[in-house]
Amino acid sequence: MTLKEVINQIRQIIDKALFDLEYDKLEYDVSEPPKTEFGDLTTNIAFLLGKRIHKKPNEIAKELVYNSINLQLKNIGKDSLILNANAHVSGHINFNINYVTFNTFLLKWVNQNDLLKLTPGFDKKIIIEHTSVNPNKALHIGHLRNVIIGDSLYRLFKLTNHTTIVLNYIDDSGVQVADLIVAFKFAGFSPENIGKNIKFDQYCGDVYVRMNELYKTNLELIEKRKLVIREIEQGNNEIAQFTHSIVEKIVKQQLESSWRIKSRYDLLVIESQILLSKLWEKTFNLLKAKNIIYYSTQGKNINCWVLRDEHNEEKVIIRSDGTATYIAKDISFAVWKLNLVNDPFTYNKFSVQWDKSILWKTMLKSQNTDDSPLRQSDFLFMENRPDKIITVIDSRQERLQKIISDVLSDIETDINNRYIYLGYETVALSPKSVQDIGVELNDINKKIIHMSGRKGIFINADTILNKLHKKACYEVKKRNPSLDDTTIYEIAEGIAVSAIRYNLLRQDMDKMITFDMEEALNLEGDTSLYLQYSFARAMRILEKSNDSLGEFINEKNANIRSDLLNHTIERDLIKEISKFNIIIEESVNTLNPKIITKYANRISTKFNSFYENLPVLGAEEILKVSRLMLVKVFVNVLANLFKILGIESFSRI
RNA sequence: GGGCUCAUAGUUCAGUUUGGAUAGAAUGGCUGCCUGCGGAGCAGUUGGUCGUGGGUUCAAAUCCCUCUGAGCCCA
Repeated sequence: MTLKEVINQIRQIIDKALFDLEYDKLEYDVSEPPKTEFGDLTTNIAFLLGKRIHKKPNEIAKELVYNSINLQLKNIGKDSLILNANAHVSGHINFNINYVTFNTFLLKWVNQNDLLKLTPGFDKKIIIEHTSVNPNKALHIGHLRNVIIGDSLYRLFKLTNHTTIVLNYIDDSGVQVADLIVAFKFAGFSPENIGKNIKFDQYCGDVYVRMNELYKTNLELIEKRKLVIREIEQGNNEIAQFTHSIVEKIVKQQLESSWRIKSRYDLLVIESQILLSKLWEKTFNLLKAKNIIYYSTQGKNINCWVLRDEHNEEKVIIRSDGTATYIAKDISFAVWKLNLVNDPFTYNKFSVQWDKSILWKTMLKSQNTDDSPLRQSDFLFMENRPDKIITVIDSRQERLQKIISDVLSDIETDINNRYIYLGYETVALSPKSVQDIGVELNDINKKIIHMSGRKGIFINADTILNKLHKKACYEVKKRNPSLDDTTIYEIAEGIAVSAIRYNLLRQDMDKMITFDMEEALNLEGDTSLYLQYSFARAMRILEKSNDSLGEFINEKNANIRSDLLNHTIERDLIKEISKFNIIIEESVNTLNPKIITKYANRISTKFNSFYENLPVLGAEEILKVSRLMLVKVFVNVLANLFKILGIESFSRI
């Protein structure tokens, strides 16, 4: 009885009208008109038919309405979801909703806290990979965009009854980690005694910047880097073990930042173990058997294994010295995710996360011969083939991802539908924000400055969160002087985390974000706080309405009259609320959580208008109870949206 | 040189997938509204040749082509 069902009914009526008047079937649109005066829903059928049979649209509209649609509506009677239809002179056919019937969906939703249970039929296995930050530095604001997109998709799929597994790829054998290890082992930097006021991952990020300065003057260190990379790839030596301990320490701190913004994972995939696991050899054989790669016997890539990209250019997979390139590593990883080869890993517990779930990490089978109770049986990564694998990475990786999915589709045909690269544009900094972090600008006229871990141009995730937190603390205390410090602290943290999540999620993924600190600290207008504030207002009404409300509001209560909610403002709010399942489905189908932020803002705006203009507690008894029901449904819907967006709800804020 | 993305109000952005009615928000500026269910709010006002030029169409911010500007990837 939601808007979706109204649309379905309109489609049935139009289909029947086409049949009655002996027109062929065709695809048409049923959507909301731009102005409320045109009605609740509209269709473009007359234009499309007009084009096909060369007749004026408004004549066709009239014909459809007068010769079929009106007759059908009359037959359906007063229980119809549609009140009337009319042919506009423009050619649009507009429909009005019968709100007396329509509003009764509120009675069903009022006691349904988990509305997402009403979106069944999605029972698929989804793997989502996100974060995957080099473990040599702290998370910065650009990484957060990745984490938040990935985590919101996880929440969306999880809450709509999918089986989900979230991966975080730890590149512990790349150049960036090697740089850090060179710094500690050969350039005199110490991993100990770093001082109390700095997190270890942030400290390492600084060391990395200084290390890159040193390379410019000390060429010997570059040789050391080659040595370190070799040692890490071979494993089982002092440098590899040292690297392992440093990486683990940094990953734990990166995870703390992720957890702070209420993100979580199921499995850490460790790159060095992919290398040691022989997974690449299996993949290599698979590629050879399918003739996807070949051995180059001439030209600049002589003695290399190569493949051809979409421009028929050679890409080196195995160098002439026998080492694998990063493309090889990525293909192996993809092949493993797709379950195309036997799983070489077992899984150990890494830690328990804020939501009490276990975070696992890959282990080589040979490393895990003991009878530890943490063995693989608890984590069944490979039990079923995934229906979708979503990799969240920034758009600079697009070309590489294209090559990988081309290779994959050469292995199996339908893979492009299952292996999805979800690209997003990067986060850059405004010149002012760069000046604030104390970096000299070479070009004053640049409007944006790209972040660079190497050059030290970045704003750490925790820095922005701490600033937001501090501001929120002050404001909450000002408004709620009676609250104790612990509660204020928690609310402020909830405001800060939600603000950053909402801020990074609301913009289109293929648009670059220019991060500005001042703008990010703004908590007015289209922000998460607006939603949280609306939620708190609604909660206060429910609290004040008295305790018997729970039994007061139920479907059989004759004192509730949803048809009394007939003010324009109420209808507007109700109609918006009723789009809930349409929005969720669209978001799932398009892998686009942004839609949910827009929707949350729209229903909150409509609720606030309702709140300011129509009294609830001050209304006469029957109307009061009916409006209370509407408030309760609004709270239910918004709470569900919060769960997907990772926004915290408070009844006081 | 080859490829990809973006360009809408002073500013930050929706709307482009699937063409449809007077192009929407937020923010800034200006003006109202707290003895009332929380003013982090509500109501109003100001502000746009939808980057340029062409094409398709009854109809283009939306589809196609050209050019310009910003950014990215590859060589």
